Amino acid sequence: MEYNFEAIEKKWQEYWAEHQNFKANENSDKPKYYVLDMFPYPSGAGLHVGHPLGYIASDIVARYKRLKGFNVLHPMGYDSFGLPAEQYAIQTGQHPAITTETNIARYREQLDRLGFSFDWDREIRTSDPSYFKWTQWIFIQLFNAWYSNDVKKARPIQDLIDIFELDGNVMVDATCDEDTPSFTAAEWKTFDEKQQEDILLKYRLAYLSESVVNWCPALGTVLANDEVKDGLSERGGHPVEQRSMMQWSMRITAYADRLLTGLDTIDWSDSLKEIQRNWIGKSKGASVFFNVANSDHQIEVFTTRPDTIYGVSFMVLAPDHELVEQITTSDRKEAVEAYQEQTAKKSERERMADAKTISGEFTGAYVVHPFTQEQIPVWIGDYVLSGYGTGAIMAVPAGDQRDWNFANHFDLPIPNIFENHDVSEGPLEDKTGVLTNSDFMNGLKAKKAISKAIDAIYQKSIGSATTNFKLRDAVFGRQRYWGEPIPIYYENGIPKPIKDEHLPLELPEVDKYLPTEDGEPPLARADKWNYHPEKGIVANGEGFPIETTTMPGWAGSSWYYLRYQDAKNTEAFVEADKTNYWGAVDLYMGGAEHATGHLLYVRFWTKFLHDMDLIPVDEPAKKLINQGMIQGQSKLVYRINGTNEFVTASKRVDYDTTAIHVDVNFVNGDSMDIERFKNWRSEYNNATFIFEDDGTYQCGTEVEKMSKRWYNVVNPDDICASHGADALRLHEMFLGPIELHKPWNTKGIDGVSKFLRKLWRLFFNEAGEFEVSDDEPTKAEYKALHKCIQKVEDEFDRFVFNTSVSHFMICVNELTELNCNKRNILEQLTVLVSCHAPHISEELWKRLGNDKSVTTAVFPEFKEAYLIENEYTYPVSFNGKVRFKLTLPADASKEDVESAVMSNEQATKWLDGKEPKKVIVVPKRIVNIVL
RNA sequence: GCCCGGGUGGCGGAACUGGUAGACGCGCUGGAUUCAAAAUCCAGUUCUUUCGGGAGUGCGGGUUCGAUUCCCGCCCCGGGUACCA
Repeated sequence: MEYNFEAIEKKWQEYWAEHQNFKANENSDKPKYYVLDMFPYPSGAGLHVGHPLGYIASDIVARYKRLKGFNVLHPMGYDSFGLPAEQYAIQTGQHPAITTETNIARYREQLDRLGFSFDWDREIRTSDPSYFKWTQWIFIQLFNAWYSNDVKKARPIQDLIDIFELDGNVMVDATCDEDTPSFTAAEWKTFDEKQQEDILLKYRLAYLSESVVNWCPALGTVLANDEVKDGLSERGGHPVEQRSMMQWSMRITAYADRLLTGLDTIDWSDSLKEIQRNWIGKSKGASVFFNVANSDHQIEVFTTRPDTIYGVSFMVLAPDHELVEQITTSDRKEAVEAYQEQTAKKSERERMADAKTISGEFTGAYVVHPFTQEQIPVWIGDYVLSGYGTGAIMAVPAGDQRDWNFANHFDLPIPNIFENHDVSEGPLEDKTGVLTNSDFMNGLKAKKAISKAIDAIYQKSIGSATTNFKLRDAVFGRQRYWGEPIPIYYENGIPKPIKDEHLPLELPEVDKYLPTEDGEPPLARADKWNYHPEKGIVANGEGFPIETTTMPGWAGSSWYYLRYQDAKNTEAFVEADKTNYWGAVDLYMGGAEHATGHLLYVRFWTKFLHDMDLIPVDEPAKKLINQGMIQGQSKLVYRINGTNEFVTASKRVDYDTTAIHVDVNFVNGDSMDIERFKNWRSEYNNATFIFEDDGTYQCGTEVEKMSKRWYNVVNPDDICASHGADALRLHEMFLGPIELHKPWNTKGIDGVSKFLRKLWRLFFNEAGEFEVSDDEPTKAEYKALHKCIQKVEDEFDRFVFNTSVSHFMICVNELTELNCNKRNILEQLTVLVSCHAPHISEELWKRLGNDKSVTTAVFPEFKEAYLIENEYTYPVSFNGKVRFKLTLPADASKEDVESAVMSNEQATKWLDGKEPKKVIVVPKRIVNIVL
């Protein structure tokens, strides 16, 4: 009987669904193992062969861990709020929920064909009210919390109110807005509710504030920093501008330090940790206040090099710095305002484009240097950003390239502060310079001088050691329809959370999914979008208005891993017992493109929920693997310009041609099916061709992202139909290391198909009947198997999936060679292979007479004894080059080997009467003789 | 610019803590089987060679009996980030 993957795969997929083989439960005395994939956004395009790469790898791990006796949680769901469904709704009027539903059905169908061992009982969808009820609930917990820097934890807002009533906020060390005023307990008590709430808002972890945001006019919404790339929106590539708006934000900056130190406790790739470290951007230094001459104002600067303070020859403020207006002298006013206006008009993109143009304006003001008492001019310049540090710098042109350029351009002095350094050549930016002209720091290098400088600054009460972060608070509101409504209503302008019993706050019906004529978000179109604390949602006119922005795409994904642990709970986002059992994700599989978005936010929410004693873990995922992208191999034909004639790849240099993408499905290897091409589009019906000398038309190849646009999409359904899911799974793993980007290559799949057929044939006799023998396997058969077990087990434990396919192949080839049909051997082999190729394994397993699924089997035990050799062949080298080989008993001692080598004929020849200087014998490895 | 990765046959890629470089697969070449094709099987496949060998893991040095692996200096590719003070 031949291997019929079609029938086998269908049969076992149905069997698994029916028997619920992958259902996880918490009542187990086995150790737990949680394998999670980043859940997909169900787009209308469906899956291509690149998408399942990570799912296949994580499925191998899930299956392996089950065989190893773990209680495995391996769930799947959908990140189903998102822009495409909304855009489609705007165009067609169809509710995004319907589009989403259709797309999910298609995704599920495609996923099911690949034989994944997901526990579908725990499926979640972020757009499902039973799910986002808890996203909203967590938002309210964030709203009702503040961050104490004393205990380095989030705490309930009520604690803060208690402190305010007792002592005011003078003693409170919290992460809060910069403009928070200080007040005493007595003052607090005189504030009315609105004033008190305004202050509390400056402390809440989910807060509303007037802030500068990335506004994308084309998308009609604000974007988070990680959604903006080079001044353009990541999605769609539309221009983004800076705009000041009332916005909901998340105080992620409170967690900056813990997000940084937490990285040391988790097993994520170096590059990913590095990306997060850069994004958080911690820099240590000092903040220093400079008094403005003849005024009460002070300018605070942040510097990482306080040791260079004697090199300060001017100050630069960001053009939109709040002090600019107050310190500018009347004669400079006009020029300064013109400059401010000019920079404000520039979009972020424009500013970055001419980053090399130096511009600025003198304010007319001076500050007094705290050590030298010299008068230092104050400038404004757009190379200083208001969003970083204090928005003001002390310029040290001798020690900083940008300051040097600025000084050079405006002819400002460049005082030297380094020994043996010529400031006319450029600045000395590294920390190797020895200071001079720096009073108490003369003769010191940066490291010692910095701490001395900070001491001196502190002594003078003009500043202190400070740490600065690049990380900004995260914008948490979208002017869009298809997202979680923010569960806040406004009672007389005071934001208050919707009561728990009125959650979920579901999306209202609207007539259109566009913003209103007044530029309000689409939710403002709803007739029934007011809230009454007793009655819940009421019609407009009653109660209080509800917030009309919705949550950003990353809200639902910031805690979904917890929901899988208790997906159906209606009383809590997750039951304590269950999350205590499952804890953190043991293996998280997903793309590296989420490094500064999702993977930061999910760590943030995890730490917050941990602080609130709601979950036991402080980090969401212990181990993270970033699977690479499978790229498409686009195929190109070359049209001779101005004609309808196409020239084959090798001859195109002789003509003036334009490359045109052609559907990869018409191309086998590089040769194109001419007829299918002609029928593809009417314009090609009459195309003529210049062929290769062998009469074929060869296409060119370009590796690029798999996309409809390039006609290079390969659908997994097609591969399942032609080669089977097991072959597809094996092939994707065999393509190379999981982390690497690699181009898809359909041709190579023949190799793994061949392997599957060979494996199948091991179980069948020449007449084609299933036949295995109960005889005791031979030593050689055991050896072939145990070599494979040893390698594969080691690889699985290291999360390496490509070479294990090689080892399966080697094992099957050896057993075929040995004509092995021993039950004992084949049964264990079946279990080994079942992680990669579950369908064929299940079929063979059942044919071997097992009642239960192969997923309940036990991973074979590796026995070294089968691998021990009687003999070992030593390569013998002279001066590092292998000259001959010598076979000796495996248990030969070092001395035995040595004497055998020395008495060998070949060796005598090489030694030629000389005494060797040294003889090196590495047991079971090599012999090296040095002359 | 800075910070992370990485450079191995025609191709994807192996090589554990320094120990016979190129496993395994694709492709290619030759052969067997076949009326023929598919499928299958066998042999070969880093380069070079006067068939003894010689060279070889981006380039140049170093440590070592021995280096793809460790160290120093370059070059190139990929990713991240960027007036971040």
